[in-house]
Amino acid sequence: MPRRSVAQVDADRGVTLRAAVDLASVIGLEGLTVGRLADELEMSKSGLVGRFGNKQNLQLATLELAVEMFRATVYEPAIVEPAGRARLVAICERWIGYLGEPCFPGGCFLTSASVEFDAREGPIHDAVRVALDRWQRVLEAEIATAMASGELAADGDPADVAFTLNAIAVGTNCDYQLRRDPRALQRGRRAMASLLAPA
Amino acid sequence: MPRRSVAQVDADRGVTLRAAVDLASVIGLEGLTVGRLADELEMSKSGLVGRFGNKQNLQLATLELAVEMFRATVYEPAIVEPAGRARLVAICERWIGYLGEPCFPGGCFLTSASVEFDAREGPIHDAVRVALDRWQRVLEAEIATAMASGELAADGDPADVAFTLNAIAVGTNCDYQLRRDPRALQRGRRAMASLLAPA
DNA sequence: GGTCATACAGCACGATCGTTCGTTAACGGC
DNA sequence: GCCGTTAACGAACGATCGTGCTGTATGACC
Repeated sequence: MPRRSVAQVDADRGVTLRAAVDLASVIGLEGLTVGRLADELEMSKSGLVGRFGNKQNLQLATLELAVEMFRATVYEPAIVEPAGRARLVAICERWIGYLGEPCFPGGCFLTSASVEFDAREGPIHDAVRVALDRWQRVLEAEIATAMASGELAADGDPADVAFTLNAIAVGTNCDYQLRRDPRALQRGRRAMASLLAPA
Repeated sequence: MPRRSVAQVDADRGVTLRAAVDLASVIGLEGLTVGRLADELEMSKSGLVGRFGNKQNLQLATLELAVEMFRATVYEPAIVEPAGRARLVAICERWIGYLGEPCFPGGCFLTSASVEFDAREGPIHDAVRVALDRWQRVLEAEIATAMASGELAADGDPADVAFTLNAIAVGTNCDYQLRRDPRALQRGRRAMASLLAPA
């Protein structure tokens, strides 16, 4: 029996969280303040907080949306490719594209949140870790598949390759965000490609 | 005509900035507050700010110290090695060691500051960029020397190798800080080693 | 059409933010 | 020993922080 339909409330929540993601990607998930976001949305602080209970829940929901946006942008379109190297290459293409034109104004949200909360403890740190662990496992599984079918020149532990792949992405994000030089994207793409060179 | 000798004032400043670096490495350079740092140092807010003029100058001085600590830990001890691959290997050894046991409780300060300020503009962003540009040039120069004397299996643009080297370091930092798993350090070390494989 | 549930605004709370002020105390130069 | 300089303090400023509480208005349900 809400004042608005369930669909409308969900839509409002979505708009709210999109604004929260955009804001937090620039000033950080901790720098995100209730007052500023409420201003941005032209609503009152209490009305905004009422949607989530408290600030931490807002932060967690913001993080959740950012994770979903990453998944939908990078991973989702790549699963049409067959598992293994082809899918890996598609993921990396998407990944670099995402880094060059992120869904957020402030660069990869996950990277920012990871660095921001790596030295603190609490629910947000845990949520970041869970999300990144999941992503790491996805990469590992694809790499393992590609290795098993002999598609990769590289051998050894799939976790090693996943680690390096992720490092290249994080490094590319940092470099590109700081210098806004598209050569960072080219270098990231090349580094990923040489890591995934066919057998 | 200060109340204390110049040496004493410098020492105080050093103690202050060490505490600032430690604090900021955990809660971020922007999350660093005058009140909290003053509490940590058991002095008044006004006394603390008086040493630097305002908060931004304190942040800049904190960043400067962190950069100097990185330089002294990673680069300085490596220059006893001859320029080229030997020095590069020494730098990377030091670099991974620094990432595993940073001078700061919150992981690599430069990486944190870079991510924190990459989407904002202002003096701090600029200072971070200057510091990282300088480091990138140091790496490039060493790589170019090593390539010129045929010490590296890799060929191509030294800037590409410097980029990847830095990406591995940043990625290692993120992974290790988030998961506290020493395997991240091993993987980082191996990835750097394969990048710098001898000819 | 009356009743209920609820999303939101408005306001106030205590805390903390960065900054500024006047005062105090300690030091070097005369 | 006096004077000028200066670092540090305590207090206060307005602003903003996150969080409660209350009133109100609106849509859903009977």
